[in-house]
Amino acid sequence: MVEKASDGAQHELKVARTLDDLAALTGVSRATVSRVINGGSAAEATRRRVQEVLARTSYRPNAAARKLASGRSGVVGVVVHVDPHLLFPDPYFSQLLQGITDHLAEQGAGMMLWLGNRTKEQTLDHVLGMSFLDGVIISAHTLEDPVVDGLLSSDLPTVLIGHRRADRTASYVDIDNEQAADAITTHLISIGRTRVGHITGSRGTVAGEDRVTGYQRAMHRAGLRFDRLMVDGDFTRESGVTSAAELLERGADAIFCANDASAAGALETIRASGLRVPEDVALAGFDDVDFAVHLDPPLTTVRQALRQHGMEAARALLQLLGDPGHAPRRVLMPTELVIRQSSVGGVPHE
Amino acid sequence: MVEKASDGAQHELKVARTLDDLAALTGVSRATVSRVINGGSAAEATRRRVQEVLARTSYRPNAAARKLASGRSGVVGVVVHVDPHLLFPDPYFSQLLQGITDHLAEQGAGMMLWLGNRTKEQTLDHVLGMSFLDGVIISAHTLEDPVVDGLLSSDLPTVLIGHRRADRTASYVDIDNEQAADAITTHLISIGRTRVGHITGSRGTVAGEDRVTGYQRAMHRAGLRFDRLMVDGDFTRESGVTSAAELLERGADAIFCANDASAAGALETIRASGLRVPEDVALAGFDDVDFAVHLDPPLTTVRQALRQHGMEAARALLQLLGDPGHAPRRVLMPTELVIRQSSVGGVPHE
DNA sequence: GGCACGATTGGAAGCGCTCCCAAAGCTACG
DNA sequence: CGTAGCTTTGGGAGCGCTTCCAATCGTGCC
Repeated sequence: MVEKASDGAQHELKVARTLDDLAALTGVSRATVSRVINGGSAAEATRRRVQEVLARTSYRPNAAARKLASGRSGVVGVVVHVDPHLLFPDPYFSQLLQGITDHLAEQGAGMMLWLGNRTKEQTLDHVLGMSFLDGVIISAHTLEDPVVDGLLSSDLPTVLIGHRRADRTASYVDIDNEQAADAITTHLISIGRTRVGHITGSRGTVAGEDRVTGYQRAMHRAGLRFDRLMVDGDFTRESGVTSAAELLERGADAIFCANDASAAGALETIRASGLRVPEDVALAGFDDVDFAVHLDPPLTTVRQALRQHGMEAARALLQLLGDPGHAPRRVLMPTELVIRQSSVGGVPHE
Repeated sequence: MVEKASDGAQHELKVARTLDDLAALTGVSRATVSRVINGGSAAEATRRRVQEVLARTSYRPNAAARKLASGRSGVVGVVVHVDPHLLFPDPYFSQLLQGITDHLAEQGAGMMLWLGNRTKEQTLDHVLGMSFLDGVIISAHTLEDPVVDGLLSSDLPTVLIGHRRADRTASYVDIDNEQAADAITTHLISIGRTRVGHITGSRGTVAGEDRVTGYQRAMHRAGLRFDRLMVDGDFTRESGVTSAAELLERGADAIFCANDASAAGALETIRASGLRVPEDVALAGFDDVDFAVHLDPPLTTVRQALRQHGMEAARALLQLLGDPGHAPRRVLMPTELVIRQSSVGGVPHE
């Protein structure tokens, strides 16, 4: 712990619980001690004396009092409104959360976490009621989200993940889903496929809708029809399994799935019907989660560095807190088209 | 100040930020408003009047001020000092965390989370510095853990998960690892196996060591030798793969693995060497995580209801907070021997 | 009608900290 | 040696809430 009691009362182990204790111990005023602790101006000699006492006293400032007096606490909220039962096994969220926790921990910031244990209204209420928070990061995926609305209309600094909104002055970290979906669809077209199907993500989610738009744009530009080549999915493997069956029936020679999980499902179905990937049906996913490269054949997909997204969101929020008047931080993360054997067969890429 | 004059003004949407705002709006004192909010005594008429204002005013008490004045915040800390990269995919921790978040959310308590992003010393420091907390739950697995020590010697109410210690007056939720390991080993012996091997968990962890002890106790009681039948593992699938190879070489006719993940690894190895489970080698795990029943053959294992552990820990902590003077809460959760085809072949159990 | 006693209520003192502001101390210069 | 212009320091007023305590109000009873 702290120094051993050796010579005199001076070096005894004191417990200083408050600034006043410290003031008494050092002989300066509480205000001065506070200044030393917070890096305010103080004479070098004073500073040293206070710091020496600080060192052998195991004093910890009271965070609640700090927050009350200064408005800052060093704690941010993180809202990932997804049922915990789905959240933990999902590489998307866990990578995001890793990035957030990594950056926050590195910066010494605390974190309060809200998962989808309750309704969105309850969550919102709880978050707003938790006045310890300096700000919040929310991973929002649906187009309409009361938590996002509530947070944005509160005075709590907020950073959105995956919920870019042109019409708002919100800070966010997101990717250009539309462009990326366009790119991967165009890739499938460029290798000679004309009946490129799309298994969508959950309708009503930002990512789901934007990827649909990107897909349609690419098809349209190539002069290809797609009205009978889209099947609604919901980002799950299961939806990939069933939707792929439908697309095969309609003669698809390539399938772009809204994420890797549904692509894995689609792959199963294609295999089961005796077709080869990519010879008969080329396949592509989205996200490039861990398992994408381990599929057989490895999956062509769009890489978004999810851990980076999380870190970037945390960074954006901390910057926002450091400089409140500042304009919203809007970060558009790059994506990368990762071409593997599920679309270009022979050539071992990557 | 006294009541509002006109009836019209009465029903305007006011924003009351502080108790004083409310006091002004209702015409009673701040103290009375506080009493109404916190369920103190107040005349029925007063109570109604205040509550009516409360309803149309969207007032939220300031949590920092509350904590400072009363010492209570309704926020507890949860420490799961595991690298996030390992934590999220691991069913053990995610189920535990689910249980904790479920119960806390249900009880309206907030949660701050610390994962293994930093060193244990840093984590401890950070948790103790976070004086918002009313208490903390820590999932501790190693025999020696500075975070546990630090927490227990602080005055922060603490509940341990998986770290039963007879020599301390700590609250905990745990299982009897030794007894359960004994039981499952005895089961393997009872089906006629005499060379029962054990792939241990990480040495130095409470669960790992206690399961070793239980295994040895059972073997010893049956008059069987085990000195060449134990191989150190570390709870991973990989350690199961390699350790099993070694045990097969030494002629094991059954293997008890310290957890299901390493059992899955062991199963692979056994299969790869052309042996049958359970005919040639009976296999058992520990935990009964999701995938245990889906292995081929389904895995004999020890079920511990991990979600329940989490909920129980949360409950214990909240009780402790509600009644501080109370003796430590010590909860020993039941385990259940789940016998499936990996040990008893033909009979389809479960 | 007066009084004792319990139910309500308001005043005020903190909780531990930050930060403004003015007092004090110091330097250097005329 | 006085003073302007620094830097350093302490006093004190909050931040928004809880809670003790005493004042006030009402009630029932003699």
